[in-house]
Amino acid sequence: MPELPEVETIVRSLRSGGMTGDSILTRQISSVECFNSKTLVFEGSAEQCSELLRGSHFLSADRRAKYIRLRTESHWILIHLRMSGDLRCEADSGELLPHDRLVFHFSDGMRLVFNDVRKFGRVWVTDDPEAVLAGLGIEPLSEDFTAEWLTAHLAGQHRVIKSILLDQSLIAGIGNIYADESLFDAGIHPKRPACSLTEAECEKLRNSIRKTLEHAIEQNGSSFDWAYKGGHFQNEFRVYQRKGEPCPVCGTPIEKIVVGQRGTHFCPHCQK
DNA sequence: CCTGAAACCTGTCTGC
DNA sequence: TGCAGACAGGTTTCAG
Repeated sequence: MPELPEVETIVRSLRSGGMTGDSILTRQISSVECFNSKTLVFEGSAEQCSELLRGSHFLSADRRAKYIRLRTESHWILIHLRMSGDLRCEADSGELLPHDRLVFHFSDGMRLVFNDVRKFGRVWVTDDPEAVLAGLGIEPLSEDFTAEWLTAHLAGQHRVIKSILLDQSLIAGIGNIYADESLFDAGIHPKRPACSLTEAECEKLRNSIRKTLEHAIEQNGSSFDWAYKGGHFQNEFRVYQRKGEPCPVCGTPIEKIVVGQRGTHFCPHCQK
């Protein structure tokens, strides 16, 4: 599922083209079509949105947490892929695919398509992106995310560490896969109360989170089942979706439990 | 205030 | 084989 590494990979391909399609930068929007009313978040109708953006160009593409940010001369398009969203830039000819929810048509015969099987994804068109992004926590790959920062922010937290890692208002961008993989790498049990982590464990966890995310980005993120194509990190999962398989470190069978309503994989020997 | 659980969705897997 | 039900997952919203 799209988490920080997958979103980063998609943003990079939107920006520079390659692998999954062409660059969207400098292309001019000629119209916008929306096929699912809940997908577009905009003060007005889809037709008004299309009219508003007609003639605008995509000037930049970047990422904040799991959000994709596209800037035009006058507005921001914010996209959250949630569970099953995907984007592709392609020639604006031929049939659309099942589950295509929203299309930006370009004046040069290309199009940017938002596909989303489960309809959880959202596309915001706004002139005030901070209203959507307010409340997001620190970027785990930023310079500010230090061992000291993590130690200080876990201090008063009585919730279990796995839930903390998934809390976007604290650390923004980690999802279920990378929470499990990071905790395994750090040797920390997912149900440990966050405030019980020692300073040394906080530093280890901080390093494991960065290492795991950076490695996943190098692999273009994770792909599995029918969701999200092009990544390779799923071949390097050490605990995620490996219930019953031997721990790559000690050989103990990986266990799966539920923590904060989320499936959670860990090694009962390596993660105390 | 904080925590937990339901709701939102639909394709796929599991069990009877 | 067929079908009902469980499950997955990120976030918001509601309940306790």
